[in-house]
Amino acid sequence: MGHGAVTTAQDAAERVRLDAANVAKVATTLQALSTPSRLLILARLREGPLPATELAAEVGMEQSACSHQLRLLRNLGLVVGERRGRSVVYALHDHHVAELLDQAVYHVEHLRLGISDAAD
Amino acid sequence: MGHGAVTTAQDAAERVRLDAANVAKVATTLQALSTPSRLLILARLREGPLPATELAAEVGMEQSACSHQLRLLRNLGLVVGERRGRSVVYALHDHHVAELLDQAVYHVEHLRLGISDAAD
DNA sequence: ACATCACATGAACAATCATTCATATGTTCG
DNA sequence: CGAACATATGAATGATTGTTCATGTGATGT
Repeated sequence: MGHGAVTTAQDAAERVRLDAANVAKVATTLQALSTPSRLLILARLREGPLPATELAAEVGMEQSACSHQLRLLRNLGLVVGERRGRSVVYALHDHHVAELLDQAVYHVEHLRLGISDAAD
Repeated sequence: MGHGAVTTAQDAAERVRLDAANVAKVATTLQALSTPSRLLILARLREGPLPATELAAEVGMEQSACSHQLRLLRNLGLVVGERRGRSVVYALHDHHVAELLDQAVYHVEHLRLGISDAAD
């Protein structure tokens, strides 16, 4: 597909449709990127694999809270955890997760959004 | 920046950092893409502007529910609404929103995710 | 076996959210 | 003005979510 090594989402824009079957999957996955705690976890893992406890420390979360979120991310297939002695080393599942992160951050940062929010 | 007309997020990967100040903004914005209803709204608007009522009909939502979500998206700067007679025609704010959508959908579709979820 | 470290899990709770219902605001036409 | 249409808004509600606390499970070293 595409034209070379790196496939951008631009190529896909004309092919990937957001029909009713896909919406749920996309929504569920994007929800994993919609909270500061999980976003920090993923951002840290993007720089390289890390044992769970060190990860929790670096993102400033309690061990338990971090573990709960890691389970969520694992269930969604965004991260993987491999046992290494006593530790479980976590890492992003593949390059799609890394790129999804990059591109989300990039585009959000470039929106001239005023963010007034209000929840409801 | 970049190297030509289209700037990809790959270019930005090395520059845009996800520090503590950015996380909240990114999380809040991505949350707007994390629900089927809003995802459908944005996906429909991506194909072109549309009056609120027609929009609600096409995505299968009640008028009120759709209006509530449109307010949320408006507050976040993702969509804009312009009065045209009795109607208010909604549209995506700019191309960044469109690309954010495309790329999110593209990457999520290409994750070999099993989605078992479990919420908590 | 025991103590310790590393991580996972379950229950519980406060907070947030998406939707519905009813009603208000704004606009066009007769 | 008054009726009909188009959209927005507020209150209420059921559902979901992120975190904490307490405890469980697994691995290592002595």
